[in-house]
Amino acid sequence: MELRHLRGFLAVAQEQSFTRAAERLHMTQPPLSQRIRELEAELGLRLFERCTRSVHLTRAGQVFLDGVQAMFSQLDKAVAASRQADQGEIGELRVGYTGRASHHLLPSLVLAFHQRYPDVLLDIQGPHPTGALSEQLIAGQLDVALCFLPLHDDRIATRGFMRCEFVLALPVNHRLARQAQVPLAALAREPFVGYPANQGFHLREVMDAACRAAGFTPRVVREADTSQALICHILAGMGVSIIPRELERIEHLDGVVFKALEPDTLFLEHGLAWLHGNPNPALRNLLTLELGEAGA
Amino acid sequence: MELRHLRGFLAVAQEQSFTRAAERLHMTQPPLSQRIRELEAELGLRLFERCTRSVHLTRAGQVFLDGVQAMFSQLDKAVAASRQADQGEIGELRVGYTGRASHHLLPSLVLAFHQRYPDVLLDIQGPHPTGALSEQLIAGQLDVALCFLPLHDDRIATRGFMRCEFVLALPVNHRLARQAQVPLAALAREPFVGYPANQGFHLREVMDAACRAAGFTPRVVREADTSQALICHILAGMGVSIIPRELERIEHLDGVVFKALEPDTLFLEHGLAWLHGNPNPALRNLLTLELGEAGA
DNA sequence: TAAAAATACTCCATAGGTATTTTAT
DNA sequence: ATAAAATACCTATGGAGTATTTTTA
Repeated sequence: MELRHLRGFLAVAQEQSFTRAAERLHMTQPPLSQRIRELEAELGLRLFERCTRSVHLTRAGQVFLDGVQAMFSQLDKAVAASRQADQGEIGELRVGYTGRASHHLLPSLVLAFHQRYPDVLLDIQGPHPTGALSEQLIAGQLDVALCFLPLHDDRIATRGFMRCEFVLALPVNHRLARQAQVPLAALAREPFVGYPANQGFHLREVMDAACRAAGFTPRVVREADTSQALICHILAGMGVSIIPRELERIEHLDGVVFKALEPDTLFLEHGLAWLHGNPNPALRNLLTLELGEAGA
Repeated sequence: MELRHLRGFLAVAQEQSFTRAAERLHMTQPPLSQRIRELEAELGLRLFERCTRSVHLTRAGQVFLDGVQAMFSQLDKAVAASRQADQGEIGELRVGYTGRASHHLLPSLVLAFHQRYPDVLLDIQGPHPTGALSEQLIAGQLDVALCFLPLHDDRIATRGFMRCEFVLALPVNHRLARQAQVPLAALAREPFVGYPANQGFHLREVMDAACRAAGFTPRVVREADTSQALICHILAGMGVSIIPRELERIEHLDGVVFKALEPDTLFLEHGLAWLHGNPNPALRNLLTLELGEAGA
């Protein structure tokens, strides 16, 4: 059985005539008659009562007609759904993010994407350290991550979105708090607080790298995995730290002062990362959408 | 698009391999690859991600797979349902009957048919006069009638089921009630009660014809369209009548006596009637079933 | 390099067309 | 007598096969 048989059956059933049905199908009558005969032979029953002058469905034909119409509508639905899936209009997008992203990038991205693609399920997971996100990308557990860049893995594509500059954060009563700028080397013997080491926190790696460049290894007396906790530790006088400048705006606390570093070239990009060749059409849509925003 | 494309798609999706899918379809790999390419071209999207070493579905392909499987199951259902309809295992059987049939034939027929064909809806209409039933048969409003025979219409086929003999019914205090047999001619001046005239009641026609044969036209003083009512009229002394002998058993009343007629050859067949060429498979099944019973 | 899909080509089965007959109104 | 479906026959498209190349793990 082929769809051609079923299309022929539909046409004859609806036109109540082989000749008219053949016209509708842009063919001649004899091969259409043959199609129906083949179909009847395969089913082992008569679908039409032929009276030379008129053609009408048998009981079995009526029942078959209902079923065949349902089948074609099911086929149409399958085609339409696969088109939508291909266009990324339906489906799922798994988004991971770092704590930094949750303040600006994540909300605006989610809002814009969901407005344009309301039928794509957004599976948003986080906050996680950048390192964890990049592992999830590579493992295929995430479609896109909002994290620090670069990621140093050529399987991962990225797009920077905002520049994240770093400053020194001191308790307000710290001996260095009066200076306008603090040379990093001056902190060699200071106790530090910082994000956890060896857990994929780019923010920690930046601090360690900056200190190494200044000729010392920071003595980290306390670790914390959120900015809020870290600021509290500084407030409590447990140590100093190197943190994103934007925390100044977000946390705006009187007990902590922010000092530009010397040199002040310390920064990271924050943006989107995804696996090269990830075929999820929803990801492509996200990137296009986001590009449109960036262009505006 | 043809089913061959969809069958090929299913096979490749399930086997995750063109070569194995081709084996399963008893064909070679190149034409199967072509089928899939044609399908993808028609849909305007990729269904499979080919990695030479492995084949797997795209998002659109996964969605399409679900839809296509649903489509095939719908097609299977359509085929199965049309087979059932063809076999008369599903559908409808419209049955009409006369008052006489409701005592024996109708209940046993309905019971036997419904046990064997529980999914055929029995639309039972009646009681109606035999004439009305035969008109409904010819108009295609009924599939089968349980009525008096013969019907004198060569579009109608019949099968006798029971012989219905007629007797004279008199009030117990009637002047002729003492005689063993009553010659019909002796009733020429009697008041009669009977079924309605000109409404298709064979029972009435039998009475009129018998009287005509005896040389008179019965003076019918009261008409009734049920046996019960007729018996009551006789009981009340309104007149005599010619009625089916079996009423003696069914009504068994003391106030009415039943007398054999002279000659006692007055009878009708009662049985099934249906339209020649009625294609309802359920009707064929009823006739086969009933034949089986008669043969037993 | 080996296994699997894609490509190139060939062929024949069959879908569809043309001409005609049959049938029922 | 006529209109519509069935039948008979023919043609050519295209579906499937064989041989080969390409690709990537």
